[in-house]
Amino acid sequence: MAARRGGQVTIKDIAQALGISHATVSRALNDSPLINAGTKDRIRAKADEMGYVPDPAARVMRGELSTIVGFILPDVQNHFYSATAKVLAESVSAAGFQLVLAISEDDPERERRHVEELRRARARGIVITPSAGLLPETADLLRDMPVVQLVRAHPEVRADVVTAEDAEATERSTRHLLSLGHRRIAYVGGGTETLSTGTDRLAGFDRAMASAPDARSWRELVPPHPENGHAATVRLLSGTERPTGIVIGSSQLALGVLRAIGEFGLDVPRDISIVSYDDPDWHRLWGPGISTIDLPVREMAHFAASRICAPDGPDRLPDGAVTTQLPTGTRFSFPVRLLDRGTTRRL
Amino acid sequence: MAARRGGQVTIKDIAQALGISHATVSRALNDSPLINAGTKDRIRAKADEMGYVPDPAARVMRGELSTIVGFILPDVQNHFYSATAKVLAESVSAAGFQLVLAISEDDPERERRHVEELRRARARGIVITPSAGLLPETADLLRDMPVVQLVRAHPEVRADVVTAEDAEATERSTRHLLSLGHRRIAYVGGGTETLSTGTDRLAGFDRAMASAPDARSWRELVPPHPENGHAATVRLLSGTERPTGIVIGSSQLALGVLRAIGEFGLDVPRDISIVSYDDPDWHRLWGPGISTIDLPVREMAHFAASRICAPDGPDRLPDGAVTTQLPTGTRFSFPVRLLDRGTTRRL
DNA sequence: TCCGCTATTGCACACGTGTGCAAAGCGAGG
DNA sequence: CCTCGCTTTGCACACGTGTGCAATAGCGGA
Repeated sequence: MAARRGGQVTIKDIAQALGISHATVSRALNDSPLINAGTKDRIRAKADEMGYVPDPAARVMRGELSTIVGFILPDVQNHFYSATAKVLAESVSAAGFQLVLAISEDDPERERRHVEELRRARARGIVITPSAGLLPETADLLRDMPVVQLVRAHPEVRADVVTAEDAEATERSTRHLLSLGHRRIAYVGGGTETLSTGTDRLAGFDRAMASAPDARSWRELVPPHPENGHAATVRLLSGTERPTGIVIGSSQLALGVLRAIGEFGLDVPRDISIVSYDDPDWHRLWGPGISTIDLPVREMAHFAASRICAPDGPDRLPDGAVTTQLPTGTRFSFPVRLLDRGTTRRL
Repeated sequence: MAARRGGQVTIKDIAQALGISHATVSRALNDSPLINAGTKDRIRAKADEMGYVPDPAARVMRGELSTIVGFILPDVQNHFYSATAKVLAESVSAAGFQLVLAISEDDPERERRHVEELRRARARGIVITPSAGLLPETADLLRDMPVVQLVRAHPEVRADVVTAEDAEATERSTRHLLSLGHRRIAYVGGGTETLSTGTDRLAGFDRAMASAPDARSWRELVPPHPENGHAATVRLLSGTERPTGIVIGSSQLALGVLRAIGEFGLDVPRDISIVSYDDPDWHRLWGPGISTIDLPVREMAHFAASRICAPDGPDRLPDGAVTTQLPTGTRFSFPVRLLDRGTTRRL
């Protein structure tokens, strides 16, 4: 009854109520074999009755990891990340932990600060989508804590990677356009060389285009923001020869691409076919819907969370997932689906 | 050099390096008047040199508030909340704290658990968008911690409210449609009676409609999800008499509304004018853009954050903001703008 | 009855920080 | 020289939890 810490009951309160030492209570609650079974039951009953919950801060002081899990991401506005954040928050919360939202905006300095603070708070783990310019010091800080890289993989970070079959995704999109008779195809997406997303998605596009020597290709490598998609598309459509199909590397870019196409008085899919990436709600608004690559966001996020929150649990990988051993860790690659809706057309 | 806690330097390390007691170091770093100025400087210099940073867990143990700030929200996918989360995370981080993302999905039980856990972690404060069914126990738990209600206000929660001029917003949208000659206007939005968003937005619509006795009105009160917007619009368009204008209470609903209108073979704005709420990126994609109510999301979120992170700082309210004294706290209401783009048409 | 062994419990400390109280140093006034 | 007062520092504890070690009790065997 006489609780202090903001109304919270401590093991000392339980000990006092039972006339025993707090050490015995601690051991009983941690199921130590040293404690008599009867005593154990009595203590547990009392603890339940008094509504005891251990103080996380005290646990941390003892050297345990805290109950927070960090999620370092470039941008919550991006559909993929907000969808991921949702599932992560859910999974992490179900495990009794809390998710800290740390936005880097792809700024290495900010990213470093977030990692430092999470480390200082003795975070249980970090799910990070590393920035292209990730600092060497940041990689060092990450070295001795549980880390999962999400979507992107940075070569200097020694940690497992959870990602989608990026290369196969864009290859499939591109081959689909080729099979529909398109021979002038552009790629609009991230192309940063240090990050896997950019390189892989571009590689998939290139691989598909290499199979069609008679086809012409364009590459617009820009960071994922609607304005960049707009500008890239304006460049593409201002040329003498225009692409008839566009493979897009991020739904953020798709917004700008579509707006630019509209501004040129062109129609999708009559004049131009497009295939987007990821599947935000608005994709289904656009007439019969926007053809896109569907990522298993839920599965990926859930998997990443379980690697942090329940590292000893079984790894539930979906069918078709590919695991690769990299020098820096294991890479878990999740299968993607091509959703062919209303924005592709046979030429 | 001989640091223990995960490579972190403690005041004891500094004390040992200087041959003094850790108490003196503690006092010096906290600028206690008890410490000699010269000693203070020497200690501070050494602390900087050794890269000392206080351990948050130890501070919490002493009874201080932790460095985490909670954000309890129904859904991160919703544009308004992801935009808010972005600014909150930014502001909170700038103050040296961390933002915990706690998703309630408007489930009172989940909401209670989040509040309990944040309380146990001795969170510095909570920004909450309360659910309609918020439990009385949850209100009790919130009583003795710094809380700001965002957007919605729950009558049982005793805390300040940061919101938009919801009533004026829908009133303005509706009057705009009326001024364009519309006389059959529907409202599609949340209508839950315990929450301010629902009641206020609906009240604004009603107030405007009351000024035009010759006009007919419909009300579809549904929770903010695309599917609900779709279903509501199907109901509206299936009647013998159809509305020519729709005032929408959430951009989530707008997605469904637009899809349904398309399915009925109708055109916006030729057959139906609509005004949405909030302004996600995709609003600008739809042809000339979707007419909508623009909320000062950044300002609102920043204001809410500063009330938690810097309670003694000056309150920077924008021009046109209204502060009202409620029995449960102060209500800060932010002005909105009507962005008339391409989805309204004169009849 | 005494010894040795086991089962069970308590004492005391550690973790890092902050603070009440005592103590030590020093100068000034009587 | 003694004492009072002020400045400055250190000792020791608290916060809540967990654990090494000592201590106690119980029990069987000789």
